[in-house]
Amino acid sequence: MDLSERKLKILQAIIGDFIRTAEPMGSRTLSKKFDMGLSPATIRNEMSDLEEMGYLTHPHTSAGRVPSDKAYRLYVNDLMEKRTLSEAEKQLIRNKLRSNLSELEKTVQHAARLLSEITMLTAFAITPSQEADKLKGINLLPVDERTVVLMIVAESGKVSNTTVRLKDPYSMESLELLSKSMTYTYKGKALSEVLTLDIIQTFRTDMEALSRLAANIMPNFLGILKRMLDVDLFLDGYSNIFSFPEYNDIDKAKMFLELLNKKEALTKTLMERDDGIMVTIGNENTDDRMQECSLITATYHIDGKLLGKLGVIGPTRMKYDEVISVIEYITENLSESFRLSGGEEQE
Amino acid sequence: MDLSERKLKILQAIIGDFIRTAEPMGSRTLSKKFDMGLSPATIRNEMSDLEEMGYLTHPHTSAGRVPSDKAYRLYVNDLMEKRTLSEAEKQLIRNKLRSNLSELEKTVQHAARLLSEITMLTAFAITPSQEADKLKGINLLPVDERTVVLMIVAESGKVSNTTVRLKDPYSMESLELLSKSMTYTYKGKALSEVLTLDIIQTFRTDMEALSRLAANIMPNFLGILKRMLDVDLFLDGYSNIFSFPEYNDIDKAKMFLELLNKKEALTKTLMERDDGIMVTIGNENTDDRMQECSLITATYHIDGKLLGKLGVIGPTRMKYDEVISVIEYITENLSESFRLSGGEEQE
DNA sequence: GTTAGCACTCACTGATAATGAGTGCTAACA
DNA sequence: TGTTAGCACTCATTATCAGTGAGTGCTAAC
Repeated sequence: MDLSERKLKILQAIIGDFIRTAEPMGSRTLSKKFDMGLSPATIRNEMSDLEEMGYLTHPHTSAGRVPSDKAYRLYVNDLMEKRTLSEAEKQLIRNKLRSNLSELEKTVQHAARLLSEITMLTAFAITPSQEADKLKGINLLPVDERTVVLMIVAESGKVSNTTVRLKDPYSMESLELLSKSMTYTYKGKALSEVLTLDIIQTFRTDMEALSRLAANIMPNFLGILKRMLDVDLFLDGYSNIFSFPEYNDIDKAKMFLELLNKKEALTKTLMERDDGIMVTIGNENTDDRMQECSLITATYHIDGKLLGKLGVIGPTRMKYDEVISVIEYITENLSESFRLSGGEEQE
Repeated sequence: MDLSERKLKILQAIIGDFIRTAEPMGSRTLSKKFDMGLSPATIRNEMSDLEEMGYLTHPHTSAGRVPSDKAYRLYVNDLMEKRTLSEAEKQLIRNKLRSNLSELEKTVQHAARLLSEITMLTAFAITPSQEADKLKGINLLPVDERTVVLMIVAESGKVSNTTVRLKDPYSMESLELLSKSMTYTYKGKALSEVLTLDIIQTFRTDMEALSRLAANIMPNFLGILKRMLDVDLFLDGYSNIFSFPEYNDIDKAKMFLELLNKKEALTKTLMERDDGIMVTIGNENTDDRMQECSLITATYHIDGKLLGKLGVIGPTRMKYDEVISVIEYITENLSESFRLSGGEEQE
């Protein structure tokens, strides 16, 4: 059976109304609310067809019809009109993202918060995986006689550092020498690669003073590398789900929040997603616990290379058009701000 | 009226039982469960006295008695026996805190997570306020011809940096000169103080090349200072509250989670708390929305100076003895790891 | 001072009935 | 042949009501 013009109209009406009200719609209500010159009985027949085709369900015999995941998919792909954001909304997004450029993590965290505030959903963001990033330089800077700062610069421009307190005092010469020889040894190697190396093997020196210093520094060096490889996950707007009647059931709310609490699993799920805007609806999600949720994610870029993800999670009944527009605009802006990163355009 | 030995015993029984089961206790049950050679009627009389004194309440006429906030306070101050952690628990805490020393934020975040996992409550931690911290040095390091790293070292040992991409190429000399003169100008000043200065006024130079470079750097400099002054708040274990029957009411759960979502307010509340272990029970909290919660916080130290806070929030009915022990042990260990910070004792 | 007895309270449970929005089916209509 | 009106039926929801049981408060006896 084909989706006639009329069927599409009816389906669209049901989906649109359900997204707003969360109430199953009956034939009578539909015929009154959307004046399309058809009697409830006719609509009933059409609805019955639509149900047979898998676009509608009803929770029980005497309830109205509710869109299925398949219907949402159709809606997202074909029926939905793309929302354009108002100038005020755009302004808001631009301002909030501009104001805090200096550090990747903070900016991404802010983006997640912003997204959750605008969409009223639970939002999350992950920083890019730095797997492929390579070491560019290793600096050791004197702070005081027993303290040095170890700073690692990656090719992507990411800089990480830690303060190291040493057991013994050091000389400026050995410090300089160590940083030079570390750079020499590890420059151009991928961060992940260095971590797998046996440091003692790859980095050895005959000078006693130097090797003592190195013994102090090396654990920190590895620690930083590990940290740089970490993908950070930021979540915001937990309590937003309570504004959805589908989560008035305490057990569902609990399940949802527990899902969000499994940060490792969530990070993994996000990292595996396709690039660009990706929408998965209800049963399209592989995770069991997400069968009643929709997930919308998008990709942002850093210097056109490294990819991070940003998105929302909510009930399958969500305002796909609005949410998608907002996510799109935010990721665009986020990529944009990272392009002129370092803040040269800050006021 | 005075609290006789017998009254104390009864009260303790009720509190102890209620903390475990969340069920109001009746006189009959108490007399059966805790064999203290008294009939229900006698206990009833004692309970009635205790209620008059404000230690017990009734949810309704025909329900058992429930401890009041005042009772919990008495319990925490006098009745409760301090739990000592098992060696296994201690081991767990030590290991988890040891493994990730390199960065303040991450360590604190881990501590919050650990605390929530052990106590099964919602835990939070804030990094110390750096208000009083002073600038020690400002370094500018060349990365490539248009990129430099701006690094700020504070007296506390905290190091922060950002990558700056410049509009124009720079010379090594001007870079060095700028970093020296910035250090000269701002060294010894409090971070917060520098932020209030009119940078253009305090930092001026006659050299054209230098002032152009400075114009690029300064906004980043201020950005970093701002960030260093930020107090980070980490929260963990949101969904733990669902294991408490008192939050089976969806509205209460919502309220609670919304309270946690107000991060600024929460940070402020935490920062204002006294040092050391501090327990506020129910109506002892000033915040309206926390009248049914208890808050336990403790202070950790960084190098014996800067103070951060760590704690849990949960229903007034909580296992004060256990929670307090855990918090104590974690803050102790946290302070400890920051004392030998930099990781020289890492394996 | 302690206890037994008794009337009373009140949340909770389960059964029953009324309500109403909705469906499916059939037969009549254009 | 597509559309519509009519009607019986379904079922979640709500209200009502009685029964149950854990608990209290009070009084009088021990």
